[in-house]
Amino acid sequence: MKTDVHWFRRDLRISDNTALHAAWYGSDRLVPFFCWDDAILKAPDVGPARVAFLLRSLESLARNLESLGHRLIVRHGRPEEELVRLCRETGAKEVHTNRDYEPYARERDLRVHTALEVEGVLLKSHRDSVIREERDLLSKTGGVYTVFTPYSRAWRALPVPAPLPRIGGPRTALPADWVSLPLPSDTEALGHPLRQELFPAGERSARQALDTFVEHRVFDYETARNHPADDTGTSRLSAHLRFGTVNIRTVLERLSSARAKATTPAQVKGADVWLSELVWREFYIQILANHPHVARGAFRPEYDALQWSGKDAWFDAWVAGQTGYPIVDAAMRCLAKTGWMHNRLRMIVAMFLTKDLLVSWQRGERHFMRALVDGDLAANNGGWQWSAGCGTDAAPYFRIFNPVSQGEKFDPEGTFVRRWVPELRDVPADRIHAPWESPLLPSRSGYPPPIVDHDVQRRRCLDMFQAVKGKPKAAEKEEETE
DNA sequence: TTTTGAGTTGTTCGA
DNA sequence: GTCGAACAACTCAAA
Repeated sequence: MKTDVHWFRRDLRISDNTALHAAWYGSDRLVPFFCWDDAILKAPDVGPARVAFLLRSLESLARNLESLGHRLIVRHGRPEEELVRLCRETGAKEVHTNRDYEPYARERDLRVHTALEVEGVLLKSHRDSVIREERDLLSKTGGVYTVFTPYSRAWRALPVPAPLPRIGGPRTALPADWVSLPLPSDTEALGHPLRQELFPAGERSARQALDTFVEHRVFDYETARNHPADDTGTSRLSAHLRFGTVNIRTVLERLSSARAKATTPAQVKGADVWLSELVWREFYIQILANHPHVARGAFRPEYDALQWSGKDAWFDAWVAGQTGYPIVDAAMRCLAKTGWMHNRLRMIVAMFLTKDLLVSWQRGERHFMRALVDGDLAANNGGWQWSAGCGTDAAPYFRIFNPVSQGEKFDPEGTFVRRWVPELRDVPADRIHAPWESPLLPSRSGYPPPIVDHDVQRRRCLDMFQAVKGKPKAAEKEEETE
């Protein structure tokens, strides 16, 4: 009897799962395995929203496996040690897993591969979480793409594989006495009992979010996606794609059948714009895989020399949603409360932190990773570097969002602001994004005046960038690295 | 090899 | 109020 292990990591689902599929049909007995790596809770960039989402998704995964007559085996410890132990116990000679492209994951998988090899066990990794891996698309000169538009053209020129069929059928059950440890409780993992589910987790929620979006909303995505007050204007699939509670193949198949039903050019456009967002996801995964230094610094190293002069108190006010700029504060309070933020708002608050408050994009990046339920190194880092103007294909440094006009443009009625900044409840729409100009705002409302002046800070920001441009950096750089 | 065209998401200024 | 230009040149991708 051949026994295979499937090692779950960022693929917490039973449907359309490449490695699980391979293990299921390649063996007589399957051991579904998850390693609760203690590093998860100790990692500085992991926060409660993501831990909660992970726990809920694992519970859902365990239930779904039970419906297939299977049991998720959970162990706690270092993956290279636990997998060796598990393979000895079960007699497994193959471990299947889906590839993860982050620097930490690559290192870990190399350690696991080596440890298993000593035992005579093969670690087989599969492509699953992306359609195109980091060397799949190369420009005519043989290099990897660093500009989105040509990357996107190349991406779209190739076919997209269909989802895998459901797994099923009779299987040899696992012995009941094989140890599976309980997952940490909410109190252990989060330091407090979870009062409410912030973001619906698990495979079924992912499927519901996908269905709702492609059936009802993708057609007006092009405009709806820019309005944060519209709760269903975006897909809300980010955390599901991060943890693999849905596969990108499944998403693209549903998108493609929705697009086929479009009846107006605007509807086709909506579907295409959303596809473009999914291609952006793979673009940044590819950038991180090919240029891992972005995790530590600017994609263009000359921008590591920027002199960020923002005050700590400004950063604290940004985190707390107390900057005096309503659209920024509403967005930051929403993030703190729900673990999620609308994409348009991510750009606005990122621009504001870097270019108005003159605080390093890396501090914002770290805060987002801790706060976001969908915090993903590749996408988050790419987004922050884009906003700061130091990344691939970045916004020109002089493109600085005006927090007032952005608010007026994308939250014209102030609906979103009022939802999260109740102090401004009674300010009329035409003043809500610049309430300091409103005679109607009583000073005792408690809402702070702006902590900085946008026009002043904008000029300081341009000066800051001016200072690093055109200067020879070689001498400075050598000093820094020593 | 050289040349050419283009580049997510904007804002401000002055006519 | 509306419109076009400037912002600042630089790098990438493709022919």
